[in-house]
Amino acid sequence: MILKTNKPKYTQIIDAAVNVIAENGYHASQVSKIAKKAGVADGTIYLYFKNKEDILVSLFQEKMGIFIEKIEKEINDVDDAEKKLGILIKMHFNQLAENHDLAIVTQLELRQSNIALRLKINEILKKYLKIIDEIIDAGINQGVFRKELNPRLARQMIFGTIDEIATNWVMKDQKYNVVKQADEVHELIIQGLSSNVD
Amino acid sequence: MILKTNKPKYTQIIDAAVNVIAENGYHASQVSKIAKKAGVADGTIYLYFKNKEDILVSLFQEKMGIFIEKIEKEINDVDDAEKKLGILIKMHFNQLAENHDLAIVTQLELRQSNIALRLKINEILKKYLKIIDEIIDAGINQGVFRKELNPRLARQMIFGTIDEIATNWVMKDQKYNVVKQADEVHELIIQGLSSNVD
Amino acid sequence: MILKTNKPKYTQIIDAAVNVIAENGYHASQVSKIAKKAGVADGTIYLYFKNKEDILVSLFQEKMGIFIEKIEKEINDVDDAEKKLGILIKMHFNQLAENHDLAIVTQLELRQSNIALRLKINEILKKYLKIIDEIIDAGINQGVFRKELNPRLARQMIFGTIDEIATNWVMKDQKYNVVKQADEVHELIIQGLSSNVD
Amino acid sequence: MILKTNKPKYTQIIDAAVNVIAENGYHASQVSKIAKKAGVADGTIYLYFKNKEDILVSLFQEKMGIFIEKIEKEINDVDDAEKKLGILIKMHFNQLAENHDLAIVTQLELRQSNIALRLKINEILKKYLKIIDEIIDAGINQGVFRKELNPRLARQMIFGTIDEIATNWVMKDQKYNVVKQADEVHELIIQGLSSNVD
DNA sequence: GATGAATGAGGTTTCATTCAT
DNA sequence: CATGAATGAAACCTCATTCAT
Repeated sequence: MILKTNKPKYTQIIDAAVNVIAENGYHASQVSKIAKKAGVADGTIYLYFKNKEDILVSLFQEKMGIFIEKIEKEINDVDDAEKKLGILIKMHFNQLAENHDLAIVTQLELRQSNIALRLKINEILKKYLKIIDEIIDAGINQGVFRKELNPRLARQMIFGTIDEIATNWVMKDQKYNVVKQADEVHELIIQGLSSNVD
Repeated sequence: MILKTNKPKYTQIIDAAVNVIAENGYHASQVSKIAKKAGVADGTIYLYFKNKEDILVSLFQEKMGIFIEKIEKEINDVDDAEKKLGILIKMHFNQLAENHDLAIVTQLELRQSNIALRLKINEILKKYLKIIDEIIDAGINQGVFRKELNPRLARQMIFGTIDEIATNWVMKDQKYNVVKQADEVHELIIQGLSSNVD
Repeated sequence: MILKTNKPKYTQIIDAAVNVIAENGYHASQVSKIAKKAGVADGTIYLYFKNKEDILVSLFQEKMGIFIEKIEKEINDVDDAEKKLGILIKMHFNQLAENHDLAIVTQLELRQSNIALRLKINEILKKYLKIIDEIIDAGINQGVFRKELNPRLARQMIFGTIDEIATNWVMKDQKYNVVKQADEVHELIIQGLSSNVD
Repeated sequence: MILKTNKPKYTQIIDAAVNVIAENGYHASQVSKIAKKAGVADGTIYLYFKNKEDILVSLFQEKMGIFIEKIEKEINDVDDAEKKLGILIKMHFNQLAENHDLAIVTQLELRQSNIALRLKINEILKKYLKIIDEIIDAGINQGVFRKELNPRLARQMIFGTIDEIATNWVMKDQKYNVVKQADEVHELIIQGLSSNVD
């Protein structure tokens, strides 16, 4: 469906890209298809973006920006690192659940891109990873997380776990409620597997 | 008749594919390049594989088969679930560290493939995930892992953590020793972040 | 949107195809060769035709359309079925003789195509066969052709004869004047072999 | 079905070729398929035939040889040119009707071959065309055919008519009885369309 | 004579990007 | 600003033929 809204073309194109990629898959999302969905001519795309890769990088940047901003806002309202982490997990799942297409694009489709693009995406992701790093630091300082933690490994565990769970959920066509599992995931990350029968 | 025996040519081609993909990247790995590296004619590839995708699926199948077999062997020697998990993590990292090219191919390049291929790869991965599931089950039964664990989430945490760490390590050009961190990762998964100051 | 209008490019490509096929033969007529002769890029072909087969079907359709139109026009000017047939035969040969390349393409090269294409060509030919059928009907009604004629066999005789003569002429490199034989052929079809010494 | 008969391999291969081409079509009849059906190795084909084209030429030669021989035999028993022609037409249809696969191969599939092969086939056909020529000559000499006949055109009419009718019959999946129409076709060729109301 | 594994040339089509209007 | 027709590079796979055994 082509809608000629009064959104600036830049936003129109990015939203069209999300939609087209979610519906057709990364490799079947030609520039011409995105242009058509955005209601602009193929050539117009190149007035707003350097090239196709730039659309995707910008897409990720824009959406991730909003993603991060919302999470930061909520996290800043609490002091306890453990609670911060709980909020981050719940909001991570929540934002994906609220945007069906974006979930598909970020969890599945964009990962098919070439390594150059993936490195750029990783660059953008760093802001998010930094938030996780800060929570870990805070937790250690507050004494709720173990002093001996390797912060990098801890962050990779947190992100790896959340991301794997999100990806599995998208691959199952988002059929179950992943947000409801946030607390369990939180508990898992905080307590690990152990029954602590020391 | 195409038989996937351990004939030299079949193995030659798969090993060439690993090498070519690691060196040139997924999208720049033409069949002709693989054939050249394997020392066979382009057409010979098609005596052993249905099509290009089949090379990649077979590659993953063969290598993952060995990967799993070795891990299973070691794990069966111990009873304690926690130790089993420790072995799995160490061997996972170890096998990637021992095969530089294969690490690049499985952690980075093969993930750029289209969804059809990714689904086939996931199918193969299931055998590995099943081993993790069995460790979790054993741990719960032995009382070393919490009864309340959601086994699926636990498995996703374990795999997500290991995979994220492995991918980061490969993206950093395998510059540090990931095997040395196996114990720390194990501890992280078993104990979580918490300092347990309950 | 691809419109089969009389835009220059569409016609350019078809005419180039006739020329290239006549000169190089059906199997040696690559799309790139046709594009070059038409003075367009390879990809431009696909803005005007679905695929290579579509070039050939369109070629036959366009040329046969003109062929039929011209014959119909002349035939409509006379009433006598016998004369209609005479005109059809003369014009059939004449149009082939006027277009050296097209004669080669339709009589020799296009017949090497696969069955799918041949069926499409046959479909187009039906319009021409229908004209022959109408002449036969008219002739029977006018009493100049025998009442007992099997119209289908009669049509097959007419078309088979004309086509065989045309093909032989093309295979002899169009070295003699086939148009001059039109009257003889007409006589042959009307009177048969018989000397009528009943 | 692969039958290891004690027929010489040469004949085995030709019969397999007829069968394979009739079933799969000209372009889908690879040498390996013919070899398989003949129950020999691919390489064995090249002990009996120079190349693939040679199989097809030999096939046509062998089968046409039998075809012609039978017709000649019957024709020699009568003197009247008109009757000779009647026999030729009936036997032409009859031999095609008796060999379903061969009819498909000669009327449809072999015509998709390249021009080089078609020229060789025409060379073989000449023996058959010569028989027709002799009938025409005899008819003129006997006074049953018109003196003024152009013998070449007459031969092209006869062969073109018979061939067109045979081809149409094969394209209609040989669903009706073409042999029954032989007399009508004969009459058509002898008397033409005309009702002779001079 | 017979085998069949190996060879390697060759072509259709897609799609990101440009640029004249 | 916007258009969209035109560009042209690039690769998977088939199959007739060979030749060492």
